[in-house]
Amino acid sequence: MGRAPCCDKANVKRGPWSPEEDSKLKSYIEQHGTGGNWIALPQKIGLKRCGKSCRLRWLNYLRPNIKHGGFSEEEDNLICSLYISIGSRWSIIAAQLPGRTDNDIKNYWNTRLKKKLLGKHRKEHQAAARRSAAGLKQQEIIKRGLIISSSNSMVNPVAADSQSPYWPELPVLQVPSIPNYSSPNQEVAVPSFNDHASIRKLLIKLGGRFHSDHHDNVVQPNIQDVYSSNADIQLPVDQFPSSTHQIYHEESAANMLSSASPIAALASSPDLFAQINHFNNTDHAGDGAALHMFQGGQSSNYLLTEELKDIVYNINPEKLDGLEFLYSEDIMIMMNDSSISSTTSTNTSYGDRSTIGWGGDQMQLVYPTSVAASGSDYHQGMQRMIMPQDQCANFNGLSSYPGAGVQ
DNA sequence: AAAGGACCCAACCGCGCATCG
DNA sequence: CCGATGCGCGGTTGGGTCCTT
Repeated sequence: MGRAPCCDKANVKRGPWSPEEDSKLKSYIEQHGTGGNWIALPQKIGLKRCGKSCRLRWLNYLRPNIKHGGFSEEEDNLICSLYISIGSRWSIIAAQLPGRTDNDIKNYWNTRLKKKLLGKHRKEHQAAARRSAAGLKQQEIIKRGLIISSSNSMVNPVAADSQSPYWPELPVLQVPSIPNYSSPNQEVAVPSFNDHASIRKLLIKLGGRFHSDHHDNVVQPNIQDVYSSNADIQLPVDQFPSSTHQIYHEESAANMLSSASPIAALASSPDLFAQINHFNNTDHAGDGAALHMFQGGQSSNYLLTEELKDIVYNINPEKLDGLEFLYSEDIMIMMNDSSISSTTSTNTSYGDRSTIGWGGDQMQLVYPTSVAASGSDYHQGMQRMIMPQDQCANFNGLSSYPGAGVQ
């Protein structure tokens, strides 16, 4: 049985908005605001429209300072970079592009940008193969973020990169930057998509494959596998859990602590852990630590570093700013100032990623199960895993984390 | 000039989550 | 603790416009 419709579909107008309707909606909202209730709004102003339709019309078209069309190269680059980093979280991407709506960006991506990138990829692949065969000089490789004129690359594309014969060596582009929300006086670079690995990731996301991957020391999950939406994950072979599905869906602390768990792998990975510590030492997330670590059923240390970037650079700033941490004897739960909504919103924004945090002597994982948390019960549908102190000791750098033990 | 395919984008739809009582 | 309701999001669709043959 489906849910009840949000309005009486028989008695509401659908389809394109007339100038009169636009004018009514616009003038009302400009004078009175939305009143906090979109559903009731159309009745108030005598519009025979569904409340959701009014909301959409306002947000995507009528509200002030909306830009339509004419995406700049900088915007293209930013969209691509963010897409690599966080996928199709259009609202988050839109938040980085003033005047753009999520709908606009989504349409632009689906109708133009994606095709442009894939088209370039195919074209360049074919051209590179031809040039390679003929021993010709490499030229025009990337433009509009992906294809720009290369001044330093005269390399045979196959020889240039042993990881993928498809990709010639890429010149370095200027990376766009966005404000650092935790330190407003600084700017941070958006994860770039102008390097080989990022473009590769992007194209995999778009459905491309790199059949040579098994020749290097990287596991590239087949995109036809169970978690097809997470095809960007790369994981060093020697740290790849034997069964990620089992580990993350049986929700067993024992499994999480097993030697096959990436948690255990993390413990043996000082460099990665140092990165975590670095971010937490630089007040990106307040006096505590919270990292989104897992995505769906697959996780990896490789992904972890990317997830850090997501959290620090790309997350909605309000969500970060509101975070604070509560401690108890054995757990630490990330919360915002007034309710748990920020925490759960953060999880919401990142789909089924999870939260990892530590404080005191222990480490805790909070992660949503397949049943979403509902109501105000944060722990409902969640599983917690408390890592005992001796396990924490395995985490290189944990003991030096300044928040450890501080309540 | 006409037909039909391709493209584009505003709008719709359903779902997950937050809030409230 | 639970159900009802509203909001926001991402995916999809329908139809207008453009392009190609």
